[in-house]
Amino acid sequence: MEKGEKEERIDLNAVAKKWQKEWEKNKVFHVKKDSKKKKYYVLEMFPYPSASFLHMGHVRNYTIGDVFARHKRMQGFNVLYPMGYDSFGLPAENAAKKEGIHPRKYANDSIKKIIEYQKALGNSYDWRRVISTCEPEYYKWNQFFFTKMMEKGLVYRKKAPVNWCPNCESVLANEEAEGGKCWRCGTEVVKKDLEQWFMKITAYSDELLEGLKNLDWPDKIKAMQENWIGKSYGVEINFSIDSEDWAVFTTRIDTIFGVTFMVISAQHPKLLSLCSKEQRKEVEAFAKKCSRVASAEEENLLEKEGVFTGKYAVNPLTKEKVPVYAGNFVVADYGCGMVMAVPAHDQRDYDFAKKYKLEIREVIKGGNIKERAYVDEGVLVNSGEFSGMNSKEAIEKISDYIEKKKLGKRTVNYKIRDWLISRQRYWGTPIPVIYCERCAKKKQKVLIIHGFEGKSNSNWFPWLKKELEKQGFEVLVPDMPNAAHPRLEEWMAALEKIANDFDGNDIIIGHSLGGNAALHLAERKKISSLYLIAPAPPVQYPKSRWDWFRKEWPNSDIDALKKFHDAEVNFAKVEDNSERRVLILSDNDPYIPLEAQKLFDDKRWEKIVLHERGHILEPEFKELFNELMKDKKNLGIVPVPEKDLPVLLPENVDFKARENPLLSNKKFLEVKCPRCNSPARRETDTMGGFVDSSWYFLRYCSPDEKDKPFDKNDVKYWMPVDQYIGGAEHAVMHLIYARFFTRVLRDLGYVNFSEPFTKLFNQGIVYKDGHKMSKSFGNVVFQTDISEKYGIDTARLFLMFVASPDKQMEWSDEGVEGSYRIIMRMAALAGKIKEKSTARDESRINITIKKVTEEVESFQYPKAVIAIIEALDYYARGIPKKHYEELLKMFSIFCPHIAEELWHQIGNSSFISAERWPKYDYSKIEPALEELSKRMEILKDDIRRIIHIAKQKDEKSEATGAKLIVSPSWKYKAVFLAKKQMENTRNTGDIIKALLKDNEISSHAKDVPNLVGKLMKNSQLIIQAELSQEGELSFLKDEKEFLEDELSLKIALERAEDSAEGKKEQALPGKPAIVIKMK
RNA sequence: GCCCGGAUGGUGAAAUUGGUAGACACAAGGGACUUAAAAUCCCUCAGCAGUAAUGCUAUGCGAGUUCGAGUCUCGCUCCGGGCACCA
Repeated sequence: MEKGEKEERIDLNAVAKKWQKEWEKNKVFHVKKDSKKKKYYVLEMFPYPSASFLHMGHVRNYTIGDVFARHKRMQGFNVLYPMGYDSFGLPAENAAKKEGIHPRKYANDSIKKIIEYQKALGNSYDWRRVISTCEPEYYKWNQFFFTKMMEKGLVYRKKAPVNWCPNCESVLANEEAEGGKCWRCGTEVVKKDLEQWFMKITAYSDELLEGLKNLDWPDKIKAMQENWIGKSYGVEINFSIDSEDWAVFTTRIDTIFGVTFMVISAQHPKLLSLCSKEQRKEVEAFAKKCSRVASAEEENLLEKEGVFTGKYAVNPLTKEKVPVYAGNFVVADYGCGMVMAVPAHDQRDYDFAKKYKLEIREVIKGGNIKERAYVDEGVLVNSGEFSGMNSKEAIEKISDYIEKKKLGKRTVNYKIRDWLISRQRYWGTPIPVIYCERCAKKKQKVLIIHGFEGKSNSNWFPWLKKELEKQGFEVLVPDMPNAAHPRLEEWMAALEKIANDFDGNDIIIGHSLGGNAALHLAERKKISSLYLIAPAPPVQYPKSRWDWFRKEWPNSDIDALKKFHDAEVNFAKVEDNSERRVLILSDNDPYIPLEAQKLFDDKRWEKIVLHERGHILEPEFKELFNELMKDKKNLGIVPVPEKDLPVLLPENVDFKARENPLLSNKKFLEVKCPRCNSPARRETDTMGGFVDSSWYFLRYCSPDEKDKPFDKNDVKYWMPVDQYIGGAEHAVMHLIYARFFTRVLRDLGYVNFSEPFTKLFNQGIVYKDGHKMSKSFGNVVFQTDISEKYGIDTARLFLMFVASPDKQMEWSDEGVEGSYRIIMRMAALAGKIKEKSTARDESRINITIKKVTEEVESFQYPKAVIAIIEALDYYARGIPKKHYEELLKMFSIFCPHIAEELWHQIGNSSFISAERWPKYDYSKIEPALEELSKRMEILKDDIRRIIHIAKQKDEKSEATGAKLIVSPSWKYKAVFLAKKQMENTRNTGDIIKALLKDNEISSHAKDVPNLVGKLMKNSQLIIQAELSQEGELSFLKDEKEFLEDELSLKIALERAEDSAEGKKEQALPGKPAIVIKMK
């Protein structure tokens, strides 16, 4: 058997190995930046290399991406498709503990194995770009970004109640404590009060929320992020307790007349200062009891409880006094940590009120408050002047009233908390910080330089000095020499002396001409922040302006001022020396025009324009004070200077200890303070793995960069990721962190976009025996199990074909056979190449290209494969070479190895993987031919059925021939017209009338009602495309031979008009009448 | 409790704007080829009744809108995912 021989010759495994080698040798998938080509960045979430094998779940994930990448590459895009490893993290460390293997060895061995398996998948990665996050070349930049963020105040250390996983012996981020359990090991999480490092993701809450709107992401993920950010609009309103204002936040200000008590969180920091002497003991005991509640689970099961604080609060609208309770169900760090309780309209308050027998007062109509709280909106009652309004209106009106009376203000609150990044583990990026006790005692210095003819005790200087000293700063406000006849050298000499011991933590403020002096000082000194308040810009003024100054100040030494002022400033140097630069101007300053700000680079200077503050000479200057508070630092926390990065993770540590292994390495621990050189201690916390994965997609753009995290131009070309592919489990972790990190890098000037991932695709999970395929459940089917038997192409095809990539799928071993058959059919087709192509062939290939292209583009892979299978069916009798090549190209994205093999087998020497994706020609698609092709199946069925019936009458008889009588010409017209009519009406009479208007049809008037009746009853008979008798006849002529062959029957064709058979009346367009000859 | 998805043959699943429900496969059964097996090819395959043509019933349940509903509306049931005392 010819076919059989050929099939046996194809060893899919050998084919796969052969082409993987060839691709590598010929660098088929290497990409580089090419500004002439349009880029496309396809990325799969990089794996955590803990498992040293791949199962079908993995294979599916990677194949989904590879199919897409191959498609885009063949479409002519310059495709970046990289792979890397998220190699820091606990499993490696745990393996070290259990098996005594060093985490580095464990990680690297795993990576090696995974790469081997991944390469066997035949994915089109550019393998030169592999990154691994546990390498110093990578994590150095985590540390670098960390210190940059510290400078910006985006990283901070704080003592807070945090989630602690006793099994991992480390803290977890909020996002990682899933349902009160550790996301990695499932252990019940415990609350602990610890000093930890946070990244200020809350500074971007609103932007992260707004950004979602423009993302082409699954709605589900967007909704999850939205919920996680949890923005709610409401009112913050002050209740007076002992004539002190206590704010509460509410989204239901319309229920304020129903407040019957207040509840303050048992964890509220000011709880004890609130409660009365008599109740203090009880409250204290209650707070203690609440803090003992360790696990999240317990907390959820807990009943609402509270104790009276002994105090009463005054409702600002009703002036009514209500009792204040301490409660266990109020979250301390959301809103104000205290709530106004409206038991009638909030279920939690209701439960509490029932338990402590507090009043439940209905203020919204519509519910039955005897049974339960009515939480929906409705019409207000018992609400003074607001009674009768509906909730929406009342919320607006009451809010207006409150703001007008200054009782509170509209506010927005978020659920999202800052991102806890520190972990008390070894295997992560060391946090580049050193604790110095000596530096901790030092004070941060602030130097204030007054202006022309100024004095140290004028303006806001004394006020600011006092305020800053309260905050622990050391403030210097010198009187400058000869302030009325300033000479730059003289001022600078004095200032240099004063600022002699300034370092990178100190702050310089210059007002007016003092701003110029501040600039000159900042040219020479490294400082933290530089403030210029209404400064004279160092620019050459025209003579007229100086003349004006002379006129304005007839008794002043304008010449000295001019000389001082005109001295040139090296801005680059200033900007280099300072971490932060702030310019504050007033929009009606008589001396300093607003245009002055144009001199300062927008990106490098923060600019604040005040309204009508003149030359800013007032005695108090709150805006400046507030800005300065952002610069407040704990000087005992010393960031490792850039030149000392990376802080290398020491190899030699003791993994046996229960605490962080890093504590066991004294050399790592004991260091000199980089600032004062005295003995200091190194931070032993490391960064959680999500820091690594927050920017890895940028590193792929220039993976070998030594002196920077990445090359800006490379990133500009490749980013953002056009198509990101990964599991939905990272919806509120990785995906939100990466979006945050990208924004931070944008604000630090490293990238010029905000969203890292334009499109996101979530693949479904692979199940087997009703469970997610996983090692722990023991239901894994390994990549090798399938590839050894059928070759990897078969596994790929099956995974892409059997279920939509976004849906979960059930693995079935049997199903694989079917995919293998498809590959074999594609291979067999290579032996059926014919010379000429017919119109029908053309129509078929074009419709196939159209379908496959569209379906692949929208990740409807099964439908794309089906289109290919349909083409295989169609071309079973022979395929023109060009069509075979095009079909093979489309097939190649699913089964690249065998496609490559067949491509060469039919005489090509290029790589099909690098070929161009076929384009379809819409004009060659003939709906009539496609319609008739579809109907051929029905025709065959009909013939078989009629023979079957005939045999029933006489069992010994045999069918010898069939006559197909093609429908009379007029019926084609009639059916088509009827179809058009039916789009508008379903009234049989109207359709018949419309048809009879046609001359040709009306000459068969008596047959028309019957025909229309048939069509109405059986819509299968309606032809979608416009057919003609000639068309159908010639189609059947083409088909005749095959039909005869298939049915073992002689076939004759005739027109109804020429036929003598009575059956001819049954013929319809696309459905010839059938007459069978029996013997 | 709240927010998202789902529910279609023995199985995985398809069904543009409402217009032939079950495409394409898997499994099962029958047949051809073969000494035999494998492979391949062909046929049958939602259910019920019937030799058949055909008829009736069918897209979780119950209503509704429509000439026409898997698709739209309302009310339920069950399953999956997420959040969880966020005022």
